[in-house]
Amino acid sequence: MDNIYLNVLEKSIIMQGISRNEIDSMQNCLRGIITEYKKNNIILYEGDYCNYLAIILSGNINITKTDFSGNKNIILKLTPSNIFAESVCLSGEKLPFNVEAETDCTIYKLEKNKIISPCSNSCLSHVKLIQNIISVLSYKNIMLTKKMNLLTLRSTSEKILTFLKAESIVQKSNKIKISLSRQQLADYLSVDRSALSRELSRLQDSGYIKYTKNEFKILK
Amino acid sequence: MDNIYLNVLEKSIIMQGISRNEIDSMQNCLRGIITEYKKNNIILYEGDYCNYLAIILSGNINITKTDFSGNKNIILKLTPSNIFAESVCLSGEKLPFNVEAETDCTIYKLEKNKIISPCSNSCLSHVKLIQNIISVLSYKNIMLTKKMNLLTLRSTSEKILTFLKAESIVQKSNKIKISLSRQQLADYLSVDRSALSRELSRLQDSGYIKYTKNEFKILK
DNA sequence: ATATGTAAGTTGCAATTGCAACAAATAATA
DNA sequence: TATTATTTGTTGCAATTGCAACTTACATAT
Repeated sequence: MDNIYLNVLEKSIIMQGISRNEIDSMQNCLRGIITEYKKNNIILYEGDYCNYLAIILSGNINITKTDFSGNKNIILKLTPSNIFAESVCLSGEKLPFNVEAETDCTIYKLEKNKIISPCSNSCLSHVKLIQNIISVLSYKNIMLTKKMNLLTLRSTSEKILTFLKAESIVQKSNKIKISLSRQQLADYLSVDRSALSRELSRLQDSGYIKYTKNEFKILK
Repeated sequence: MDNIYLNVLEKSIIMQGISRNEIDSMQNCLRGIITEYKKNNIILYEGDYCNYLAIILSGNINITKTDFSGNKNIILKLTPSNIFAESVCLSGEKLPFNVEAETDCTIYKLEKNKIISPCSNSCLSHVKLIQNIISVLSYKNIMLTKKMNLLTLRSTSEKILTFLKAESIVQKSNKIKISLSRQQLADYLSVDRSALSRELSRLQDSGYIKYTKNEFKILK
């Protein structure tokens, strides 16, 4: 396989701990297919099935979603060595979004069956690949679950307090430093930034929390 | 292994396609451990790490979460042959919830390393187990992603329209039948039931949708 | 048919929220 | 340092929402 492509694959999260040489020789069992797409082409449509996991070799790709009023929203921007369609491919479910080529791009497609079936020569790198995929899927699961815990709450103040409490458990302290900006936190909690600011002030006034910049303290 | 336990394991989602005999003999490579817990004991605490995937052999278990004001909420009720802690175990992340024994119970613990490392005798059922786990994780991922798409929206009407649009894509029609009751739909969209009813009426009045009972039609 | 129970729709009201526009604080740059 | 850009906080306002209480519709049992 092309050296430049190997460089990209090497950086992929599902190739962690697998050497360039191994990636190259794994091609014998994986038989990945390299496909090119032209700028603005739609690679996968919402509702499609997809039997491959994709790794971007070159170019940029957007995960998009068209809402009920027809506006196209970019949910995620992907760059070389990022993967996509992994959950869709491995679960056999339909795509819940579109995948579009923002620029001309090249992707490396790994077929589901080739991934999850052990190769005849039972190569260790293939085992490692599967372990990496399990890591990626389970990690995503935890992140989604954590976010879900917040998003199902009905008020901004509940979201804030729950977020801070969860952070305090992780950081094992009542004093919490967060790495998100206000806008990022608002996006994460899925509320308006100014409404977030307002609720933070209120919670401080009512004595629930105290904060300066990105350092928070839970009081009650 | 105990026959009754094998009956339960056989029904587990991660044992699909693996026979009772195979499950029994897989014990040679999996070396699962059977542990008992007394009613009301806490099996795992939020913030803990956990290096095993668990299958319930007997008894009932609750996934709970204590909110900032100290109220314990039951997020999920689990019964024999259900699994838990799979994402936490396989990702190495901390638990985002508690696990409690609602009744006296018995659980079967499978260590992460034993699961993801191929056994020396490279048994086929072990491969199938890993495939099942990948299915479970990726399926959960898709479900969580779909729900997230809805929960990040800011208004109930947006949630409704987006939900219906997604369903119409899945059901390939503008006429949609849904299997959820109003209360279940409200819970799924994470809004108040009466507020949901109100918005449904409004959307119908404004000519966006039309519905009778659980049959919906998208108009614009 | 009548009674009982459950699910769904309606509505008033207070509280919360998003939005917009602006002010203040902070960071980045010339 | 002065200037500019970015981030954060504040506030008025209209719209949305949750909540509670009640009505209506539908189903099941007596």
